[in-house]
Amino acid sequence: MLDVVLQVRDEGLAALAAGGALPGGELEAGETLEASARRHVDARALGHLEQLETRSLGQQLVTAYLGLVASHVETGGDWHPIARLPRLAAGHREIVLAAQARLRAKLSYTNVGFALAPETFTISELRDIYAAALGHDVSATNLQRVLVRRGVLAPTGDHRGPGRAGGRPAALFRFSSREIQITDQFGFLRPPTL
Amino acid sequence: MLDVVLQVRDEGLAALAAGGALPGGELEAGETLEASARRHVDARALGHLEQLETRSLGQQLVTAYLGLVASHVETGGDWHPIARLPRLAAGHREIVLAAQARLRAKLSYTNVGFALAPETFTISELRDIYAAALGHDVSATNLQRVLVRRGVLAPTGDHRGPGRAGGRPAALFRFSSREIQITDQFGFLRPPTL
DNA sequence: CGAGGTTTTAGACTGTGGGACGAAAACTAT
DNA sequence: ATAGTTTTCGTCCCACAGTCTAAAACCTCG
Repeated sequence: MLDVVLQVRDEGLAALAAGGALPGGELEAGETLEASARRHVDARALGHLEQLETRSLGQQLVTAYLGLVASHVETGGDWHPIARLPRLAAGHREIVLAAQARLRAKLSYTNVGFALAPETFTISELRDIYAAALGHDVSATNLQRVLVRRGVLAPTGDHRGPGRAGGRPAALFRFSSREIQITDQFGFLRPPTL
Repeated sequence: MLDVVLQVRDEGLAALAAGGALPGGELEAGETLEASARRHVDARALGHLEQLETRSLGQQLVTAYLGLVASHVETGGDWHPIARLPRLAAGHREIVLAAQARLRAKLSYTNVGFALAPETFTISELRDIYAAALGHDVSATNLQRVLVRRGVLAPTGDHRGPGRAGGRPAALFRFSSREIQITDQFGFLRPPTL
């Protein structure tokens, strides 16, 4: 049982790892896989948890889980930007990269973003989170239009005063659901409209 | 270790199951997961194999694999259309449905189709395979246009004479690659073009 | 050999989703 | 007031996929 816990931090998307290994431990008797995954991390901080893959590392079978922590949550522990991971135990690096790939893919066809963002946020803040997780620039305009049209994002009605640099006050948004949902119709091969 | 083996047959998409249980068995010492998955089925017939998920069934952990068999391959065994599965052991039905969902999703953004189709085929034949796997009608025109533009399908140059009903001879196609590849750019949040 | 039926193929039209761009709005600081 | 910043709104445009229709190529039957 291993956990890959990801959070968007100042230095970009980062993973939790202490002593050159991902958090984890043995599965206890009668324990479900997901319960075990939660037991080995600070479960309160997790905004989302899902199974990644199972592989044989050395002599034992290891099931890896992907956990996401919202960017505003204060967390202790050793965070390492994914771009420059330290030396990790055998196989752990591949698992982290698989977790990153899974997150990047799901950001575009699900509402997983809710697990990376605070309860309410401005579009610019959300854009920064997406940009850090995806590793490339994201247009705030398009991000808002797409997510609102899909019903993933809803305005709260409130606004937040500008920072010290000035600028127009930004509208606050929230994710309409904090359960994971598929929001994209997968491009092609849709059922005929009838 | 359990295998969900799917094939498009006359009655539609069907799964292999004998005696109310999916094929499978214990993992042997020193054996990789994938090797074990192959050992429990007719590995020669498989056009594709990938890990599905791991869950605890009763007291033991079970890792399920999804295997695909091309529609023209002659196979023995107990095939059951997914639409009306018989009674299965606890949890097995959910695994079959997860396998079906995985296949349906991947058909639209990868080239997995190669694992369901023969070496060469007409667009109509491919459309029937996709329709059976997806569970709804598929437009042959769109299927051809999309897959050819993506480079997934390539014409062989040959044609196949019409059946007994007459009709224009159909051009033969093949999948340009028989390794699984992601062929869709996932709708939105693409990197900026620069 | 021609007429009608069948299947495949090709083309045009349309609608939608999303990328790019620019202008307007709302604020701060000088 | 003026300049600078950030957010927001609107427009243009392109690529992709769904729909429809017509043409092409073959069969069978009279």
